[in-house]
Amino acid sequence: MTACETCVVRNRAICSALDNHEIAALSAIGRRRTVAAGESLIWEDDDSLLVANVIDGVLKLTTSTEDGREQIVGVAYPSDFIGRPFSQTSRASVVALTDARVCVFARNDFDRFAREHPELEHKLLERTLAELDRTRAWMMLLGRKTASEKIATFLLDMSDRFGETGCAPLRRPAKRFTLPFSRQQVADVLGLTIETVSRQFTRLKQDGVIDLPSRREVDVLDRGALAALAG
Amino acid sequence: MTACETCVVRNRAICSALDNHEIAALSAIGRRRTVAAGESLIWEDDDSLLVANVIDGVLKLTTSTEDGREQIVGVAYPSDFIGRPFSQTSRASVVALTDARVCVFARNDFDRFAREHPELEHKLLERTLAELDRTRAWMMLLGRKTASEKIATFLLDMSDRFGETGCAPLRRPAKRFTLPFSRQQVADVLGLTIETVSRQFTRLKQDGVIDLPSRREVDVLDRGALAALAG
DNA sequence: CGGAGGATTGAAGGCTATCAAAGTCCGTGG
DNA sequence: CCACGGACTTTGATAGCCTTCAATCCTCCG
Repeated sequence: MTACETCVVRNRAICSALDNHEIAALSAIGRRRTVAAGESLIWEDDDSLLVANVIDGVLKLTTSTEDGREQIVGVAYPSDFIGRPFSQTSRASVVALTDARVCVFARNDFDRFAREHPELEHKLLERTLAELDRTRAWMMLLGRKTASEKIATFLLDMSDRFGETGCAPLRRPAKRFTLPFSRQQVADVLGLTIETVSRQFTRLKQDGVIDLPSRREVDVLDRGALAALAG
Repeated sequence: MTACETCVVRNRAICSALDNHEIAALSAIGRRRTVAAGESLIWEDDDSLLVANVIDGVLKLTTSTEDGREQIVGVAYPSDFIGRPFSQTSRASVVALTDARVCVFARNDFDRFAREHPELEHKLLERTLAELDRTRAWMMLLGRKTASEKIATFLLDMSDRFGETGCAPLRRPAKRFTLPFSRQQVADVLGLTIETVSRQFTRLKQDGVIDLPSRREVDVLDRGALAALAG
């Protein structure tokens, strides 16, 4: 019996393209591992050796300049696929934001397996296209939105992300949620400084749009106001 | 005989995954058309009805806010694939920057054909992954670079893009090239205003890093300086 | 030659970054 | 239980980069 049979993301990750026989074969070339919060799984510009499915936890994808400026270019949640298949190098680092569990594969093995299983490649294609859509929407935010618009858009995005309690069509935005990000990481997502993020948060709190029960928790009091601010 | 047999991008576009028999079948569901400079091919948030291969010309992919701010989120050159397969809606507009020729397909037809031809889907996957890499690198630029770093990075990118005279491994950056963008469009690519773009261009010219023979032409005089400025 | 759109240049202001300091939270150890 | 230390966050003051607003200039065509 493989670990896949009881895997919580079995039906949401790209694995859902495979039947039980195929998934046993995939399972044979992968293994589970844990990644502690703060630990790196993939390094920017290094050889692309690993790809993985996220089982549990949240990870950030980042790129950095030589002088240490960082931009978070993506965030991976359970059932997301990470790593760069079909390429010698990865152009983003992957670091766990929380303790995480992932299902890792040697890239070479995965590439070979994927090419032999078109349904898997199709799922991967759909995921990659959707990620590209999200990324492009984020480019608009980074290039053209003000700090307050960025924060509002970010909070709505988080609210939607963590509201996925039921099935997709019944998905409701979360009124209250816990950020997997520190203030600095929020800044790195939005292309701002930590001070600007902090100031925007306190302003929204003062205006009664949100409440901040603790450093990582956000309570959306006035979703309409957020939507209006999001630009 | 199909138009594909003499197509200049036959061996570079995703069509290269198909043999002559298959390409005849693909050709049967597509047709060629021209797009005049400034003309739209796909509208943001509209039904995703079309996908296409670019045969000739340059097109921009853009997203806009309600109040009219625009961000160019991608640029399509000959052999590139445009449009959003496997989705009801497209989240970016596609507008021709120059007169262009494209090979268009009804999205439904293309989707069906792609699912029946795994090699085609594989090519599309590789392209989409590469585009995602480029897009993420651009997020770093939008979020964390200064105006002069943005301009320098942009010019290097253009220089590399238009230096593709020979085969891939022998590709050399172009010393001189013609921009397919107006100053406003450069601004929309970089998340700046037209005035800032203009000022940065003249500064680089004054510093002897580039020359500007005409509005659309750039001559790179000191590539090392550009690279140093690019951050 | 004249007009129109695009580009450049100038002046001023605002938004966000930077620098600096105080405050808060939380785990550790006394 | 409380004191302490360190990391993270908030707040304040200032500076500067880029935008905004405005005017002029260029260049291409009719």
